[in-house]
Amino acid sequence: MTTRVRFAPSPTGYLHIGGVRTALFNWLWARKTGGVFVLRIEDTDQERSTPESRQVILDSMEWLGLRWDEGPGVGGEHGPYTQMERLGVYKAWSEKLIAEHKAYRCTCTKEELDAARQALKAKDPKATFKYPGTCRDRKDAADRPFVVRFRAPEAGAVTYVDAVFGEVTTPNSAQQDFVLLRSDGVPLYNFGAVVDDIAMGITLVARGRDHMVNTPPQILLYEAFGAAPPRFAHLPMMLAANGEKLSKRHGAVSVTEYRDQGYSPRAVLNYLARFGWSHGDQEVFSLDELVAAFDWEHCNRSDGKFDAKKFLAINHEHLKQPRLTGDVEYVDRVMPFLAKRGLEGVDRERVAEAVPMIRDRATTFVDAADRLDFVFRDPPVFDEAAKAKFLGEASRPLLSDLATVIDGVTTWTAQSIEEHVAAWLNERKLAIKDVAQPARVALTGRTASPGLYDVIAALGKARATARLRAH
RNA sequence: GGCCCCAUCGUCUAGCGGUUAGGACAUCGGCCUCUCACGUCGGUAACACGGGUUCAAUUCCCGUUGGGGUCGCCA
Repeated sequence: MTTRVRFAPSPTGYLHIGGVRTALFNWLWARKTGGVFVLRIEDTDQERSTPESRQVILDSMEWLGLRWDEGPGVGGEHGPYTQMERLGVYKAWSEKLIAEHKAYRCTCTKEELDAARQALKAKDPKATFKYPGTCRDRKDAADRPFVVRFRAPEAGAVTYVDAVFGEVTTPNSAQQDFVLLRSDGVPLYNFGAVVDDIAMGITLVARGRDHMVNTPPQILLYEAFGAAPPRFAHLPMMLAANGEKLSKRHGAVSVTEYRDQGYSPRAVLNYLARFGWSHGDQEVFSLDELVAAFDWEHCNRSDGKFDAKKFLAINHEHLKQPRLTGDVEYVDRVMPFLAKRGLEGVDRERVAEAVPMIRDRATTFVDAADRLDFVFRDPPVFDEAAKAKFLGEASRPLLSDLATVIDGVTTWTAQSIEEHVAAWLNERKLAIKDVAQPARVALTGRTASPGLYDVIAALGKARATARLRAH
């Protein structure tokens, strides 16, 4: 049987980094097993769902390279893949359950229930309100609005074997007659998810541990439908550094933010994959390596804390290694960030030539654009403090002479430039230390830059000498 | 509180009865060096606690403590 997994976000905001991890683990399992990755939009919360959010999620998935085999845009045999377009399905399935007395219509109003819940909480704030089953055996035809409730068993227990956590048993006494369909016919999470997972032939459900509590009632639904439950795999939670639930107030949490900060999509996936999963001592993975190595056995069970520094370090590693970020891709990704700084229409070839000198240094593509800036901007942006310290009367003759030496270089390579400069230094009894910093500031505007000869080579003879003579 | 889950360096983790408890990030120091990086060498740093089981527990079992999830006509 082919593996069929799904990622089912609700379009109520941006794509959260924790959601990406869920999507990734599902995607990896699909790719690894030659299975199918389904994307399903769970937009049944009409209060919060928006088309914009749906688009952001789709775009984020595209950017990450997590392509779906079935779902919005690509279609598939089990569509539609948006829940609000499947209301007829839920209605039919709920009626089947009602006909079999496995579910029933409940005319209790939200107000009544809320009042009862409030009253209970007033007495004991930690008490659990359970629907008392008022409408369980109501015989009169409901002409009032109703919700459909599941007739939950009161005895027994649900046991399943989680791919990550192992055997989990929950007594049915912890369940209650939960709502399947709202009075407006829109399904609630547990019902919509189970109906769709059955209809779409999902064989494994991987999701965050916060959903673990939904698994027993969902399994009860599978049983009510006479369907075999899929495998379940729950992932430990990714918390903020302080142990709180990871949210916007802890820093960047949406995919688009990381994209805009110049992260490599594969570095994002790499960091996320290694969060809660391991493969011996390996920290850095290409996408192919991830697919090949991924398994549920090495998924961790304990929650973890998001580490922005390690994330950055992984990204840095991906930017350094050509095997992880090819030269062409590197240029493709850094160009937009150069444009964002006003350096539009710079020559691709020149960017490609300059990238090698900053590859080891740049931690993000934003950082790379910053380090490349001086190559394309005339004059470069000057650090005033550096200018005051290194440029002036004292350095003028030296830089002027250096410009002359560089004018004499015939073979325009960093190595040849270095040889000419070295000969001049030797002749003048000077040390490179004496000229490097003034020259660096004149050429790049800063005290920190790639190697001096690489800088000169990247600028070209005319611009390098002009910059040296400008001070 | 009910139900469920978890527990190795600051952080992410390896470990699946016998290890000097390993790696990565972070951090501290050395080397390299025209600056900044990169690279490289090394240091500090962990099995929550208490009982069992066993010749032997970080590893298996129980408990304690501590964390987390969830208790909606949200997902």
